[in-house]
Amino acid sequence: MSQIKNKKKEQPLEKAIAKRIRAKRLENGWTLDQLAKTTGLSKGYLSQIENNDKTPTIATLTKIAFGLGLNAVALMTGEEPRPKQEKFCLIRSGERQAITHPGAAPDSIYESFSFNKSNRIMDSYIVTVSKEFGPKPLMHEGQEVAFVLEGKSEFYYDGQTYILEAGDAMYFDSDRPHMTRSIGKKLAKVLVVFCNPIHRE
Amino acid sequence: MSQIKNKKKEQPLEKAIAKRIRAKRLENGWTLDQLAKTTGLSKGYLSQIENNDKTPTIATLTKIAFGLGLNAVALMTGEEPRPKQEKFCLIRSGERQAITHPGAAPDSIYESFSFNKSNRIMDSYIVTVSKEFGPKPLMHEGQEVAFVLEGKSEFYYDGQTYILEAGDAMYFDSDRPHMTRSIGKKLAKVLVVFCNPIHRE
DNA sequence: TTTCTTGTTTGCTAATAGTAAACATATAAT
DNA sequence: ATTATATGTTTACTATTAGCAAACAAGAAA
Repeated sequence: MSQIKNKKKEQPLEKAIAKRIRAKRLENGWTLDQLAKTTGLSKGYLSQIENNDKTPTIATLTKIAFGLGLNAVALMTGEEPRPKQEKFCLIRSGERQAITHPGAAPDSIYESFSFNKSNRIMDSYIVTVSKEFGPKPLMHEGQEVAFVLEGKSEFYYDGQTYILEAGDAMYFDSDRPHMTRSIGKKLAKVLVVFCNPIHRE
Repeated sequence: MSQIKNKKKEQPLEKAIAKRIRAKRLENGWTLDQLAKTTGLSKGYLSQIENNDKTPTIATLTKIAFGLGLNAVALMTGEEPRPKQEKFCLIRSGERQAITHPGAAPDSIYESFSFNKSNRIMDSYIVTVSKEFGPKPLMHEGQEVAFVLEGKSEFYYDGQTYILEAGDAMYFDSDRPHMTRSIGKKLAKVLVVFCNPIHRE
């Protein structure tokens, strides 16, 4: 043998890129030959890249991405552009849908706006807050804006409690324990807008 | 000359990466020698990379990133991790601040919640909607959730108009022309939550 | 059976990654 | 003033490998 066979690339980012290239090609239903044509690279070399035997230069990676209909950063980060979406969505006052919210207090009522817009990055609902805290605090990814529409409530956030009245607003990271309950005769209503930037739908 | 001098790299991503490496090094107040020590690469080579004379492999780029206290994707995308932020912010009903909103109708009132949370990805305010449309429609990046708190209003969005009442909610991309005005005796109030995922503060 | 399709592997040459050291310039020390 | 030090740039080089054409391998189709 005149040349020692190169080792597989071990580095995580290199491996991830290789994997993404193959995934995207297969998603397009393309053969290596077809990708070779769109990229101007050889079929054999593309096979080696996908199998992690070789790593392309950044310049070549850009060619591959372009040939796959992406930009290079998308291949590196695993994020890709999304198709064109509906621009506007209106939910009338009577069109809110009652939803169940796992982990919330059993008798609180969640009315979702259920915006019909799949590229949305925010969700929104109105909570009619029950008298008692739920079984345990909520905790999850994302950030929330909460606006008290009416009533008086107690809000628990990560070891602290706050008494809230209509017109008060909060902004918090949802990854700390939080829950709420109404105080007084009248149940409180809170408008919540939730955004999880990591979870791209 | 026994060897032709290599040309400067022309490819946009390569140039951007080179620029980011130097920017980050200078931001840290480091010399090339110091970066050479943290990366295990030669000073001369780092100079060539920063000056766009040479492009590192992905494996080497990962070393540089690590030496700069980043991950490789951050160097490629220009985004970097942000410091730990405040988790919770509460704005009382009376603490909203009147703000000016460029391009809006002159006598509409914007009350911002002014959440003191620099890693926030949403902004929120309450608009008291004027009787007349503004000089021209608004149009900008991002997405908005708008909830009508009270009153009756007309909303214009990209060639369409909608009559809105208390309890109605909208979700729309802000990059189409939009504006609103009150109808009837009483001025409408709208709670707006705005999110621009591209603009990372 | 032979031919075609698809992906993998081989052996190679040209290109260049990455180096040590020389060079260049500015600043500090003597 | 001269010399030493610090910092970044450039040069010439060697080892490595990017990327290729072509051969190989296996499965599917004719």
